[in-house]
Amino acid sequence: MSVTITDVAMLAGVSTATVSRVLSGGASVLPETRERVHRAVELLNYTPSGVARSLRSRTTRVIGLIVTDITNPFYPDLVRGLEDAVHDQGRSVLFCNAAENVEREQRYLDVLSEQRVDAMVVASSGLTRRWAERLDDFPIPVVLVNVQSPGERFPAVVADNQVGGRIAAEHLVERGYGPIVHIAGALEEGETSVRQAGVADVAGDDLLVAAGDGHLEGGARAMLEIAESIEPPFGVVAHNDLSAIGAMSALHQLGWDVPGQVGVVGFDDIDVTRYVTPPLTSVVQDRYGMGAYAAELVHRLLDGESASGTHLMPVELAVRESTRGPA
Amino acid sequence: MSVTITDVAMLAGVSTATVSRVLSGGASVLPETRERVHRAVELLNYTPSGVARSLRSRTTRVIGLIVTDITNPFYPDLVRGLEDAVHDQGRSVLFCNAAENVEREQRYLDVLSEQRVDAMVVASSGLTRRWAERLDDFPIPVVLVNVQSPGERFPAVVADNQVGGRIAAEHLVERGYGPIVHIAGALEEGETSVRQAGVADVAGDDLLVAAGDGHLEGGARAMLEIAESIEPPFGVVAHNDLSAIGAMSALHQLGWDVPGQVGVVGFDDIDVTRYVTPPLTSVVQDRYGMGAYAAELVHRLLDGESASGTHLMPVELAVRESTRGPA
DNA sequence: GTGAAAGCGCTAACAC
DNA sequence: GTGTTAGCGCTTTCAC
Repeated sequence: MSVTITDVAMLAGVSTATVSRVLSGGASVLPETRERVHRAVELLNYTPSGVARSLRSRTTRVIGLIVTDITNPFYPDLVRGLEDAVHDQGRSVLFCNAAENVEREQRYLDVLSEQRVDAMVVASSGLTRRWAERLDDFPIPVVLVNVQSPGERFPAVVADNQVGGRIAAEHLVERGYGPIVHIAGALEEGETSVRQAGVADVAGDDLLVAAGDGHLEGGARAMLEIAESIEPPFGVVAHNDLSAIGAMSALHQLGWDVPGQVGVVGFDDIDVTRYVTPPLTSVVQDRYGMGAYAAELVHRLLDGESASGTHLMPVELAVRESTRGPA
Repeated sequence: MSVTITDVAMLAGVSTATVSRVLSGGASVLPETRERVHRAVELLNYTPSGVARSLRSRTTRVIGLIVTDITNPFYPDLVRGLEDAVHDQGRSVLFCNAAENVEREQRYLDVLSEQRVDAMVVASSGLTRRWAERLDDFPIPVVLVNVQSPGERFPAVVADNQVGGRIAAEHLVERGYGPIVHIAGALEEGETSVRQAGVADVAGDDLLVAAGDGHLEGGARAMLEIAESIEPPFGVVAHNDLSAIGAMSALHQLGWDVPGQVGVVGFDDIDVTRYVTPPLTSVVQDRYGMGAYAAELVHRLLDGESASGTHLMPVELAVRESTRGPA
């Protein structure tokens, strides 16, 4: 791309300043001149250099995005929502998989600083915790998604997990599943307690809790453990879908029928909820919307508006076979 | 970030050229000077501007990536593999979801041109087809992933679909499922015929083919259609997992037992294969490896080496319940 | 309405 | 081994 604004200016018989004016749209240029410039651009197949533009204008129109792991089924939708919105703003996304690797996190923060991105979106609780001070020092807006900021230092977009826990538990009670069991996620994940708090809002002191790990195995283990102190019918709210599916396999192993004796609700509504037997009722988060909203916050901050605090996104229940009601 | 190389140079009592030399590593600088510069960098918390560097050095160390849709379960692993490898090269990824929207494709190509990315990776057959001439005119390397280039104009990384079709069919024959049925994908997807060719290598003239659409519904429809001209036992190779799952539900509806009377093999090995009943045997592609290999090709091309032609990635079979053998 | 000129922050010759 | 200098390709005053 060695054709520059100077080439266009010469061909059009104007100055580079005029070419710049035409291409930036706003300024007042004679229609005739404008036309000549456009023709020259066309003829030379000129593409302005974003690099030079960025150097001069001190803004890149690029947003940095750091995600824990795009392979985690939670993120593709979120990334899509963010990306769609960011591009609608005429900006682009510089993408980084943090991989929960401290060294790489540091490198990525360096990269985004060097590239002079206009703002950063972080969807990695580990990074947010480990690098809070450094993020504080960033001279650009930082927005968190699916992460609570320690001390609410940064604007954050998260699902309303407490309401999620609540509607899950309420649904089980309504359907006639007696006491409620909660299978928690891994302890270090911040949201565990919030979801659990929502469940507790409904179940009160009757709540039985066992610690899973957010995966199939932990869910199964927690279910087997808790099975020693309870008899059907009862309802299970798991911290996420994988835990719920693990719990269902444990229940199957115990000979307790789902949904005949036990009702199970998961969280996140990942694809497989539709394919397991029985299909799993789950709390749905609007992942695409969360990404899009994060982009919206970035836009506001870049416009000089404020957007602090934690923004809760609504959740809803996708009701399926696993909570059809006791036989 | 208003601290520049000049500030560092002044504080260290050297010229900007020396600072540049120290930071670039290579050139010969007195250890003592080097130390002074490093201290100044530290003290001022200096981060060099990638923008200025790119303008001067005419290279951004950024790779553009265009993906059809990150929401398609095929892509996250591929993106992860690409991203890991690209970052290991000290480069970054500028990310675009093409969304099979012509207007957006054009905008993305403009964006990547303006941002002066060093190379482009395209994982979108639509874009590759629609913009082949424009891609041809790009003054930078273009690498295709999971897409065949029309006329092999661009280096491409694709799974060895023919071998995939072959091992799927062979497996069914070995397990004792008689004649083979193939449920094809949507016609415009280039790989359909290649996978089918592999199946045909084994089944020969006995092959029955019905057209699906790559989704659940099409798979089910195709299966019902073909059921009129065949009786169990037989084997089914579907164009992808969703088609296979659709076919299984049709078979269930027909009262034909899987795997007791019919064996079914899918393609892609998406997550849900493990959760459907019965778990689905599927042809596995190394998606992560495909992304990583694409990055490797980019690296080679940027090094001035050649890397033309279509690079076939090995496939293998993940054997599960759906092909346990006829009862 | 348009042009001249300065300069964004860096690197790469070229001197010494 | 280090400094000086000239741009990279734009945008943006400031004139006219």
